[in-house]
Amino acid sequence: MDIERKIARLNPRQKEAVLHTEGPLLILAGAGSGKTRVITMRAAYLLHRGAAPRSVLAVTFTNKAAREMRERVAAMVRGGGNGSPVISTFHSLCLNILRREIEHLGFRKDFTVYDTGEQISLLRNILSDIRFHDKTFRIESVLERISRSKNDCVPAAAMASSDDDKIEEVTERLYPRYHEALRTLNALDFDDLLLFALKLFREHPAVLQRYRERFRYLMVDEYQDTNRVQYEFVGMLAGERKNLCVVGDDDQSIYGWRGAHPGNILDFEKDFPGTAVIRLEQNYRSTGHILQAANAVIKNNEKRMEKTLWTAGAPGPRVRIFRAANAEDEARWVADRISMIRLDRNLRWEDFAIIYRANLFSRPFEEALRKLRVPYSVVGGTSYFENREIKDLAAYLKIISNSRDDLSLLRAANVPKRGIGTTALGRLSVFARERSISLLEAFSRAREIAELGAKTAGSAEGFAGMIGRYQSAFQKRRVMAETFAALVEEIRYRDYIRELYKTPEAAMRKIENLDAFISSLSGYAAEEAAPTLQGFLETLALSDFIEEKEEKTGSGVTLISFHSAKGLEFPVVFICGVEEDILPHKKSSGTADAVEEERRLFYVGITRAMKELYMTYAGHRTKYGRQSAVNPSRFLDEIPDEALKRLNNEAPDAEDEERFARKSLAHIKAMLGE
DNA sequence: GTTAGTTCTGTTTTT
DNA sequence: CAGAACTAAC
Repeated sequence: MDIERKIARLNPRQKEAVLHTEGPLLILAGAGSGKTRVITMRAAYLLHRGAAPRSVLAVTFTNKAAREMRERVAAMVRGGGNGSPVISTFHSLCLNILRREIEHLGFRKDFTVYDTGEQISLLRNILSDIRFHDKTFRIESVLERISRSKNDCVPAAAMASSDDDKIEEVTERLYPRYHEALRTLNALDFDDLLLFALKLFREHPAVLQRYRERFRYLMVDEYQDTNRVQYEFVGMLAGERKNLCVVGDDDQSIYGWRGAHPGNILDFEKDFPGTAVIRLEQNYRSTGHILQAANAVIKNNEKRMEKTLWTAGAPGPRVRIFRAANAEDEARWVADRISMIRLDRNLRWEDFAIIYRANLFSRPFEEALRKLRVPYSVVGGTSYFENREIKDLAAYLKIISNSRDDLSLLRAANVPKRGIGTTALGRLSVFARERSISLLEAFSRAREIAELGAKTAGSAEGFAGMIGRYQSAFQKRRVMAETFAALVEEIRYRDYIRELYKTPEAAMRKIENLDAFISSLSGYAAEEAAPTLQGFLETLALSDFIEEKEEKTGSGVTLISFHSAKGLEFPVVFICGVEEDILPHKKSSGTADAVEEERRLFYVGITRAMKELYMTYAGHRTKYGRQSAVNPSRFLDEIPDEALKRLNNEAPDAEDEERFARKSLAHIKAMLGE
């Protein structure tokens, strides 16, 4: 086993972190400090020292991080293998626990997990149910508030009344009903996965005890992003033993608005007396000037743990700041620059990233890059599951999997149209409610409903019958994909799509998505030891199927938001739209805390760059169809002069430009010479 | 039950 | 300006 040799090659701080195995440990891992290497090695080392693999638990936030860690640990302990440690996201860990234990909390084991879209339609249904016709608020805000209170671990009744009284008031009325509705639907939302797992631990000490005995070594990655529920959950699991190692960087906490509580990492030492604190400050990613800029910017935050990144490497070129006339000029300059640098530095398109505050800023860059025939891929935006065809078909699978899932039934029932409209659905719902039966059962007894026409009733019964047939068909797990394909065929979904989308291209895209969906089921069935429809729906709900980010950042220049860029690195980075009201965002410049989070966002962007960093801003920008003058971001003033170089159309990078010109001339000559 | 206008509103989004 | 969601008329 060469793990010891690997450990010997670490720097002193890293080594210390790997070798500290018992008791609370806080690893403050600066950007690019080899964090992943340390935690994977630490996991491997625990096994090496004789810990049973199933007693080691590492929790991450993203599937991607979990996957990466699993692979790296597996590679390290290869041959020594009697199983691997449990490496999982918070959500899937809790889901797995709940799958086994949720009956303690009065849910059935076949519960469904609702995504945001389903949450919204559920709230809409409730709203119309109680005839709440006030539309001066956005349903999303209510949802945000609900989610927030779940994440903050505050019971519905005792929510802190704050800024927006209107939303507050509506939320207070809606929350209990929403909660009830989920229960009757035998469904949980994302936040419930964590909340219920915590509830389980709190209310059932015997269950908690079992998990405490099992998981003897805990690691939590990205601890700065944990919210209150996650904090409590981890604390409970750690128990008296307190073999808890948390890894994170308070300077990269950028999810405060989603309930993350950076205080968790700041207070860790207080919460766990006797904590060993290890700072990883040596940076292996970026050149000196980039780090100088990063350090200088983040230093302006009050609430943080002092850290200074340093490198043993070269200072590299200075950070270049370009002032553009407007958004189009900015995009054009960036696109030009990318093509030039690629040639000059002999790089691949994949080595470049354009980072911006909001996804909607991608557009001008896409246009400019297209004009120069530069390949690119945009990360983020509408995700695969938000596509109508996926949601429609998932609704079918969900009602097949959980017959109490009225919400999914409601969606599937009339898509494609089969003559069961809103009125019919309303009557069916009333019938179901009067008899306290599920909506699906009401469908199968539709003929008993006097107000329903014979045709409609027949249609409803036929639908219920079909669902019943597929419920048994999906029991044959090895042929689930075939069954699914047969279902899509039976409901003539492809025809429906072709009619719905006028242009053949759009329809084509949708059909491709649909086919990909079917094959993802066969992929799941092939990979899993004991595949079930429910299991497949879970991988969907937790978006845990392989392609995600790797594919997205797969080819060409990467266009990406600050948030999605966290954890990634690129040789050349362009940070764009560095202006007041964008970064910091207008809505975040109110409080000091919010500005600090914006600054961390900027910091995350800066520290993505390995060799070269550019920042751009515009003098004018079109906002909501209106042209207006804008100011450069206050954060730019925080970068020391000796680390930067300012450019604009009148003052281009003289020496670089000249070299580029010569290079491209040579390039053209070479091409002509061929 | 479907469709074409009309109004409204604008971050970020690991699961 | 552009996309979504809602409304009013087929």
